[in-house]
Amino acid sequence: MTRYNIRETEEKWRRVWAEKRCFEVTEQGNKEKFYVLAMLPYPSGRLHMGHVRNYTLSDVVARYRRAQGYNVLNPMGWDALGLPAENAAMDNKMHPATWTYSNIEAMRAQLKSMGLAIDWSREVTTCDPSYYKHEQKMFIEFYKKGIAYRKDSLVNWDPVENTVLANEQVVDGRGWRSGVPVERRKLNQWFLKITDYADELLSALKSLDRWPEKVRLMQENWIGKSSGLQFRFDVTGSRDQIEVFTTRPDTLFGASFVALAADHPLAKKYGAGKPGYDAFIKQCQAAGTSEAAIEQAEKLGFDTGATVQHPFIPDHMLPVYIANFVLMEYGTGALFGCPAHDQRDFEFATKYNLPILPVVIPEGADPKTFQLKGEPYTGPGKLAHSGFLDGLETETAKRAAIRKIEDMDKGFGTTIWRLRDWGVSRQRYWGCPVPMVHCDACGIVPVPDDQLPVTLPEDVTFDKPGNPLDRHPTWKHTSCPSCGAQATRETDTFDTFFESSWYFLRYCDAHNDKEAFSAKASKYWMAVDQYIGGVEHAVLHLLYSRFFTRALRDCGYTVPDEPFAGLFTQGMVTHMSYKDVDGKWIAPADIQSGHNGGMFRISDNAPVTPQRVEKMSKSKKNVVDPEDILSTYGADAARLFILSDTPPDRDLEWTEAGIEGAWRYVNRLHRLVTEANAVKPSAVSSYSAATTALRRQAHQTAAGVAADIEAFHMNKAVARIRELSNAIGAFTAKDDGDRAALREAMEFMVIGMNPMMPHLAEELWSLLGHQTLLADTAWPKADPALLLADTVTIGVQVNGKVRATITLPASAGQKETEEIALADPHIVKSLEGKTVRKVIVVPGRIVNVVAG
RNA sequence: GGGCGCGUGGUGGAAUGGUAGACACACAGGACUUAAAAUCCUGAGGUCGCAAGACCGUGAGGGUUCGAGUCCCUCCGCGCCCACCA
Repeated sequence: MTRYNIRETEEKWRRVWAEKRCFEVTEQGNKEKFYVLAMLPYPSGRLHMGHVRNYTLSDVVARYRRAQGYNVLNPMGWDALGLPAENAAMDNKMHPATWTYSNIEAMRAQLKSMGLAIDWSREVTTCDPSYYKHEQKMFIEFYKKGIAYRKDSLVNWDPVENTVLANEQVVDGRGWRSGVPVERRKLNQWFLKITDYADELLSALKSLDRWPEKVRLMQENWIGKSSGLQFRFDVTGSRDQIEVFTTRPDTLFGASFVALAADHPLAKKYGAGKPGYDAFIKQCQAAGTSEAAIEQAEKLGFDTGATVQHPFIPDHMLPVYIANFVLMEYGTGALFGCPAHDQRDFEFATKYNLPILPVVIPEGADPKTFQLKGEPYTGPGKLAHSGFLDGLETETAKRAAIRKIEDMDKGFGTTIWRLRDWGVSRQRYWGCPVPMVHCDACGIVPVPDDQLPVTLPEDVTFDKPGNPLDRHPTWKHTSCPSCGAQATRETDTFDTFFESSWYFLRYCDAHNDKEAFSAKASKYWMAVDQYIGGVEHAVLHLLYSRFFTRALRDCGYTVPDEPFAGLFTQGMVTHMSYKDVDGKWIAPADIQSGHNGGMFRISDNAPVTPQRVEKMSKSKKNVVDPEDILSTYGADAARLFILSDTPPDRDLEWTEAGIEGAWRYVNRLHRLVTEANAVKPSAVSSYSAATTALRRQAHQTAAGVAADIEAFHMNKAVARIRELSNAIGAFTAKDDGDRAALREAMEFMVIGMNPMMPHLAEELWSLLGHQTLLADTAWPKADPALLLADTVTIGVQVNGKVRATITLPASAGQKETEEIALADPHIVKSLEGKTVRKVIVVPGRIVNVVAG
């Protein structure tokens, strides 16, 4: 028995593909393009299984589309700027650049061992000045266009990372990386006006019909559009006004209080000095934002004693509270409460004994007698006790109330957004320098084109906290590009999401030194036809990129509105975690199973117990190193296992048994082809029934695998290949016709498995005697006649229960099917003593005999 | 609290409203072997039965239908996202 030498064979074909530059592409106007993109990796040092899954999926798509005749762009690069490099520099006394570039070397080698059909000539590294100089230019263009601006603002300050975080990077009040509670600080920062694009970013989501519904919903919620009324209350006995926003202007007549955020300017004015004020404010600021904290937090208020005038009811005054549930960041930082129709206001009013007046009456209820049943009514209805709004439906009443307020010149109908502008300033070294100069005389001056890029200084130290750029002895000192006077460089660097917001455009024209990318290249390759990555980027990266592309468009770049026409989000890779008797986590690689099924530590045979299947993480030690897998089992087995069982959008549990099973199958396929007696026969005119069945299956497999891959049902595609290989294994060739069919079936199988197991497929293709590369071979065209079965086996039911199966010609019609079904002995027996009332016949599908 | 999704054998999972459990993993039995590994063959949703077969079966309950894992309603459980959002 010949053994398949995985290592040598896989390396051989990778070498051939590289030497022949199989996957390097150029723009070819006469050929339809297909842009496959996997989210670019951060060069942390080693590939993890999530990467392997991601790039396996993108490679399946790339190789498949290539076989379908597309000009496929499948690029790779490195998201190389960011905090881990700087932290590593501090830990290891190593320059971030050294750390980053050596990581890229290591990871590139690992990636290459996966046998990916990537155009490596377009490799992009974002920390290279030849990359970031273009984004510095973009930023200056944004600035001139008013898309980039500077403002003082309260920012989320991460005290561990010593930098600002965007709202999107704060999770449950904690830094997304450091996990420590963020502080509020006022800083002068660079922002991008993503809010100007809120409406477009929201409405265009509808056009993204090849995006997961889930991701579109998440973005919709994140953008958070609310329409309503913004208006001013007059404070009694003062010229102050309190501006509030509401989505329920229809309930204004049910208002019983006004509430201010603790950090609202008027809160201090009306509350300061009153007993209990200081303590109350302190309590508000201490409140957590975690799930548990929100769940338990009581609605608390502080009565300022001030009152406001109701806009519609003369001499009706509402008390002004400071309340812990009002957010300064949302709306106007103040609201009016209508307890009868809002859960939160209801709780507040109950606690402080404020009036609860229902003004929206549900359909069918009598306005005179309607009473709340211990909870607010939030549904639609007709207005009551509401003056000029009485009798109107909720939606009509909203419009009427807005019109009235607008007539009174006290406010206006408006839309507010949850989305905030994107703060892009970071006070760290290993990022792209913001290309701006601060001049005492001229203010903020962009660095002129001919002085770009502004590069990072190399001689920096990380021994002290804070921004190394700021304390560098000379770097920030420069002259003003405008007046020539002494000036200071901006020492902030960009948020690293800046780089990943346009890298897909750079791939289109990676070596262009003059511009970020040419209009021609962008026009040909964009948009990305299939983007693949983790769902964790559903709002951050994917929203920023959609915005960034539009901002570039508005600065005159040739780009489509939407950068990613198709998106697929893959699930996580999980693994069982294990603990020893002392409760310490034990890595799977250090565990062996005992004879009785128990698990033991290899080093000392101490028993270990499985915990749970969870995301691979260093802390739980349940990680499997792809490099070990790739060198032990080969790339094809690893790819096959990842694709074979679990649908790509679900979490994949990595198991030893699974990868070994995949490895055995790779070997079996090799044996199947090398041991088969398949020679290229002379002309064949007719086939036996068994042989036709094999041919039929081969053609159906070619068509079915294609359909499955296009639908991202990779597990089903693999199952089809296995079915065909099982059929080939069971087939005995008796004559030349059989051998011809067998060979055809094997070729179809090899082409079909190529996207999943490219090395083995290429080897088998060569073993079948081909001089040309499988990588350059077209997907087989299935014979339509063979796709249709000549016979079908269908179930015959009696009263909905299957009592028999019958096999009949596929062409059998209604009448013939019914006759065969009713003649079946099982059916005859089942119908004994019964009267047939009705026979449902769906030819080729089912027969159901209704009898009683 | 709001939104979305998912519940199918021991396990991963298949199934345009039409034979539930494809294809695998794990398991059991057998062949080969001195033995093991590898490989090959066979079996298998559950209950009863030597078998033929019968009955039950897709989280629970109801409904629509000739026919429901699939559609509708109620409930339970799990997962993800958002969240004192006015």
